[in-house]
Amino acid sequence: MPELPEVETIRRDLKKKIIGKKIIDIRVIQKKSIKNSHTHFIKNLKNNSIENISRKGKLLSFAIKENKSNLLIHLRMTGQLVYYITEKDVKKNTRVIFTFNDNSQLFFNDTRRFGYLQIVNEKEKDVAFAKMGIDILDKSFTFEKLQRLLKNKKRNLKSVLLDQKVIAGIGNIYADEICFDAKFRPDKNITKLNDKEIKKLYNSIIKTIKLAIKNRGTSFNDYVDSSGKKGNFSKLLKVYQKEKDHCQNCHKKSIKKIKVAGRATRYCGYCQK
DNA sequence: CTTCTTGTTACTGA
DNA sequence: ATCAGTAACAAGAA
Repeated sequence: MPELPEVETIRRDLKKKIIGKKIIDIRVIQKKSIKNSHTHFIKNLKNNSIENISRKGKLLSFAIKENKSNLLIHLRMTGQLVYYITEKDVKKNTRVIFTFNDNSQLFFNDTRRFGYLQIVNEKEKDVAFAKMGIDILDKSFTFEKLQRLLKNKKRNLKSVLLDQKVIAGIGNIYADEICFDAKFRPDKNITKLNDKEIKKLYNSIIKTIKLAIKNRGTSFNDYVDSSGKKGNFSKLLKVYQKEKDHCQNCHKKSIKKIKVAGRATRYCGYCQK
């Protein structure tokens, strides 16, 4: 599932590949994947070029140079953005294809069709970004900021980590990995966290997300980068999908699987308090 | 066949 | 106002 590290990997790679290129053709294979009318979508993109790619949380925004509009892309669960130097055939899960002036192509693939593409103006893009809480890679995401965000909240840790309106970018995989690294139970009530523990949580969030980016994300089912390659963080997972394994930290207990915040959740009952 | 998987939103009830 | 829980969406794997 694409979370912050996966979306950031795609953003960084795609910037090197498509910035400045002119979109000469757009093929919408699955209408449902586009949030605009077909005409509006094509009109804003055809014969225009991509000036920049930005991201907040799991949402990508491609800035269109000529008309200052933005193409928002959310991959949700199974979305992929795969770039090819030469023209390729449509695959079963291909929903949209962009062709550039050098005949290279960008495929938006999405098996389960939850992801979307949407043309918005600058103001609408700002609103979409503002709706989300702070991005983990934002300079102003400091320990003090996290302290303020957790203040007066009476919720369990995992539901806060997953809440995009509080912190943007964490999904089910990294929520469990962060809790394991910080040695907190995912269902721990955050009102019980003191300053020292919030600092520990902060360090685990930064450490886990940065290490995952360095390893180009996690591929469990569908995620691939813009070259179609899998991420290497899958090998470094300690709890996600490890419920049959022994804990890599204590080597005493096996990883438990429970449900927290409506999601499958894995943790070590011995290490995490 | 059923159950499980997950990002996000909508809704209900406490 | 807050928070927990559930359904919905969709398609495939087990």
